[in-house]
Amino acid sequence: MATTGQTRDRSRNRRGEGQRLRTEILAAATALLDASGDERSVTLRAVARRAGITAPSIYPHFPSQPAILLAVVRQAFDDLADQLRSAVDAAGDDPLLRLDAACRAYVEFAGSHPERYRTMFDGSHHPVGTDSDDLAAPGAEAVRILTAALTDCVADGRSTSTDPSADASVLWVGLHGLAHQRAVATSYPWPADIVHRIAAPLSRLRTAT
Amino acid sequence: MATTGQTRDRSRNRRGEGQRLRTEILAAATALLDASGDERSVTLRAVARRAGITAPSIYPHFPSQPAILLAVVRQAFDDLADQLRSAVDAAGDDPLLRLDAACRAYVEFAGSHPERYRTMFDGSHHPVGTDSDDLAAPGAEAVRILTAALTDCVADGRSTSTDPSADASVLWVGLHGLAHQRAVATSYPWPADIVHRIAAPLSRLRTAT
DNA sequence: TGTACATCAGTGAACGCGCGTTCACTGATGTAC
DNA sequence: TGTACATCAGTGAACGCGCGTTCACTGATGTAC
Repeated sequence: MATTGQTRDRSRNRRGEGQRLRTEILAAATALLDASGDERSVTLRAVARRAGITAPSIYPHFPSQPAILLAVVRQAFDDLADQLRSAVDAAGDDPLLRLDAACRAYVEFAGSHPERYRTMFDGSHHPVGTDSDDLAAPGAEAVRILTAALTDCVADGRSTSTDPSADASVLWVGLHGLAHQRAVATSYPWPADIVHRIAAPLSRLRTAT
Repeated sequence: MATTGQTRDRSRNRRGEGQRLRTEILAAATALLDASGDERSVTLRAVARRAGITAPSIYPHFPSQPAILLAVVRQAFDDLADQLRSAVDAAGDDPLLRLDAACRAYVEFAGSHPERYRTMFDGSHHPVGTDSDDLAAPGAEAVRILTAALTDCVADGRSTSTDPSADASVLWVGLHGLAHQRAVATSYPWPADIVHRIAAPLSRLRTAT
């Protein structure tokens, strides 16, 4: 598989459907990032080659090269939040299981998309946003989900936390440490219960070991 | 301050002292990384400009451009280990204080040299080593220091850990999460006792809150 | 139904740039005699 | 002590490359009449 190769012969979109190309460009950029393992190879020209178009065709959809990577990162943050929500919802009613599911899903996201995770959190792609909503970190949604799950554990008497909001941030720090290291060194032989080993003490679970 | 500017007029080294230039190149590369906040600006030509030499003069000292960054990272790992050892030694005899000093020093290293820390752990600069010593992660020395400090805490009855070696790895994961996030978002308003909040539960301290 | 035309998706050639690396060289300095 | 010479630190010009971005364009397709 040539990493720079053109994926397929496209036929041009029909009139009015030009916006489809934006999606294809984003998919090409994401695929390139995942495949190359290096943000530097996501050049405007490489993305165009991957998407099967010429370089200037990108400009109606993205104002510049960094804007492409920024859009990839934004979408990855949305995907991460979606996966956390799905995992929590699928875990049933037990607050402990819901929290555990969120933690596992977080780390698994990084394991499944290591290059994306690295790029999300490498600090070069924070939205340059003009409004104050951007004061919140881009990963804030994940922390919000963890906070909700931990709060439920406290209400259920499963966690001794007296400040679930602060403790959820601390829990996130621990998960991020593991997730990032997993994204960087994908073959490191962690013990099977590593997520629990980190999450249990940081969540102040009564059952913790 | 122009980030690309030449630092000073050098006078050439005397015969037999050509090796000094290697140190200057390394210092220039490190300064460039710290100042630019972006590994990408540490180009061979930029390093040469910063060091006040011409680009080809680098080749007697480094075989290629990536080799420069690799050397920067190696040195940074050595510096990190040195700072941890100094902090532990300066903390006195109380095992708890020694462990606390190691944890704080770790996070402070990342706070003081955020770009270096990011680059050390971004996964692109792992030594390509040919011998099996490199099976150990480059940050292994830091984990070793934490393990020793935690083991002493256990011996002193301050930690309930039954597997200090495994728990030190988990502790490192937590510290790394915080350190990395600090390196990425240097202005995030963490609470003052954030290191303790992470380190205490992961170290299984008896006095933990 | 037929046709002229505006619109739209995308092309192809070109630009200037900084990069990593190569090569042949220069000129100061220490050393052998 | 003087001088020829080897060695060494570093230079300067040049190369080919891929990059981001610009510009004028083409040709298919839908729409107005």
